[in-house]
Amino acid sequence: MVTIKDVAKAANVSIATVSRVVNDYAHVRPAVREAVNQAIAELGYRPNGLASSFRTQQSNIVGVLLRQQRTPFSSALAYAIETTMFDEGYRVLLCSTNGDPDREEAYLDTMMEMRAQGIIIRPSGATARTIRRANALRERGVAVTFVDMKPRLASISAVVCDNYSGGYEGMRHLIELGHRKIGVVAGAVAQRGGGTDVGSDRVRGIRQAAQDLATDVEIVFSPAFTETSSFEVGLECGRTMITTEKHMTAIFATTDMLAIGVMHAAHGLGLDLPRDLSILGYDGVLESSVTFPTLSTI
Amino acid sequence: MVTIKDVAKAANVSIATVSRVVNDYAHVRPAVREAVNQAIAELGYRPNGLASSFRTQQSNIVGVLLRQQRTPFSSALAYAIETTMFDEGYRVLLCSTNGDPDREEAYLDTMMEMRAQGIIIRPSGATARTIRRANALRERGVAVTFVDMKPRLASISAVVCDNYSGGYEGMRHLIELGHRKIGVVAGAVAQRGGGTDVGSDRVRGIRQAAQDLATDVEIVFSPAFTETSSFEVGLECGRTMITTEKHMTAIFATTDMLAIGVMHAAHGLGLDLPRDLSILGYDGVLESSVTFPTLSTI
DNA sequence: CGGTATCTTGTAAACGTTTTCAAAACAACT
DNA sequence: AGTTGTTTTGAAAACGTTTACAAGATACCG
Repeated sequence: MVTIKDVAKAANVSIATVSRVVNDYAHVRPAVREAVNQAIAELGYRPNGLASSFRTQQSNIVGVLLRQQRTPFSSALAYAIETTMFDEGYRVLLCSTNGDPDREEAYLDTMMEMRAQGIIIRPSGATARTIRRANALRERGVAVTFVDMKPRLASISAVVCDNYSGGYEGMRHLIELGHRKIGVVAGAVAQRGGGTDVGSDRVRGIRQAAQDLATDVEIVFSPAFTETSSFEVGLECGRTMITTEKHMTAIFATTDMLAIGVMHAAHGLGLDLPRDLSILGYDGVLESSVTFPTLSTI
Repeated sequence: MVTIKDVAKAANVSIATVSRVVNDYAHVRPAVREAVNQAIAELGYRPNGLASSFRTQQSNIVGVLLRQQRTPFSSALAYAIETTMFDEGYRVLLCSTNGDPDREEAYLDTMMEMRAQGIIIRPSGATARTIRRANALRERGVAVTFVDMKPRLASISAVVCDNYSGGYEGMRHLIELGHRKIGVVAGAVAQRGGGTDVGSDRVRGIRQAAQDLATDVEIVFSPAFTETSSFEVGLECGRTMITTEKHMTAIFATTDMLAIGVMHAAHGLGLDLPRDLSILGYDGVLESSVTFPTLSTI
């Protein structure tokens, strides 16, 4: 591998000068700069990033910890983070824990060892352990940000959508369309929680809207199924709701995948969508309308 | 930051000994090992990966270059690579070029600078530039592997599926189900190519099967649309085919996204799936059956 | 107890950069 | 030509590890 020394020798200058040229510092005579650049080109020199990161203590690495990677939302998120960071001069270390706490632990260790300067976490539920760990990192000078969930620890920054308003506006939309009996499919977790997670915020918005916007509106929550995937939960909840509830004209699912499950249930029971039932999803990250009919979504 | 020196001082040994403990080398007295480990725990020492990578010239980084990241196939691929590599002790640097050659260039530069030990590339089409670049890297000692496309350059390794057989078997399936007039939706590129890319291999398999397996089978290729997304291509091709071809009972789309487009077309034209038309996709990476009816796929 | 072989430890050099500091070169003045 | 101020350059130290080498400690043998 050709090093800065080789370049210095070839250009007849000191390594300090080469470094100055490479890093675009001032105080280098144009002629010298030219000579150095030529030597670099001739030798095909590429600075050793490991060495310079080591020396400057600037890894330029940010870690991204996601629980999943295979959902549309996660890949959209990963893509957005990666390209933005790259343009800012940072490299991302993408880590999918797949919900495994040990894996999460191992990934965080790795990030520490690689001296990541920042970490973006979309946590696997409200794991206290993750938050504790994240806080420890923060105290060591690593910039930590949560996405999609705000830990109670006030000093940790988080980027979250206004899920409350999303739920609220979704309901407003349905009510304005004339729906008066509306099913809500939210999955088990979200219904329980009084927490700050995505799902329960949406549900709070939905409840509030139902209360505010029309006196005669009725909302019906689906029972809590605990299937392995959102799709299956949607399928089961949808099925039960459609068969047991009368006069329900719309279903609001708090996730697109849930909504797709509901759609399948409706199709399976012979309903004609959207004539017999309106379905509203949430997230808007599905590949251009893979469903039929196209899914309306918040 | 606490360094190896601090640990050495705290445990009353030399830094060499600490290094031996950290790296699990032999020839350390159990008592000493114990003392060092205790010091490590007390001080919260984490070895500086930048420093050791630098020293050993082992970055333990592999770069992954993908053209997209937001398609189901890409995210499945990225996820598989990432977890496998992590378990083998490597970290992945994920890079989505989004088809932009400049971005690709910049990412490859970055990988070089970080001294990636291996690079996995799913190329953006048959870009000669990418292949040339990859070969240059290979000559510098970086392990380079292509995924999903085999460059003609024999010495570069590649991991590809047997798309020819996939196409062949897909046709066998349809023919065995009794279909005799089968539409093929393959997108513009694949139809032209005599190349080695994924799409044209599938088409070759399809043609061969039609020829081999039944004397009375007829295949109809869709015209070449050049829309922005696979979905739209599928939609347009499906629409044209369904309205112009008589007695066609099945459509084989060489991609799941194409198939979904075809499905929409069919639904839109009032067909009852799968009674009026069978649709077969290819890839099998969609989230658990988001379509209705569930898409059969290779 | 001396000699030898084996195990354990420490010293110091190296990896490729960046950066401080001081010296050298140059320019602009008297 | 001498003085001063500014720009350009190089020598050398530092970053935190790993590792070759040598030396010190211990075990084993007669």
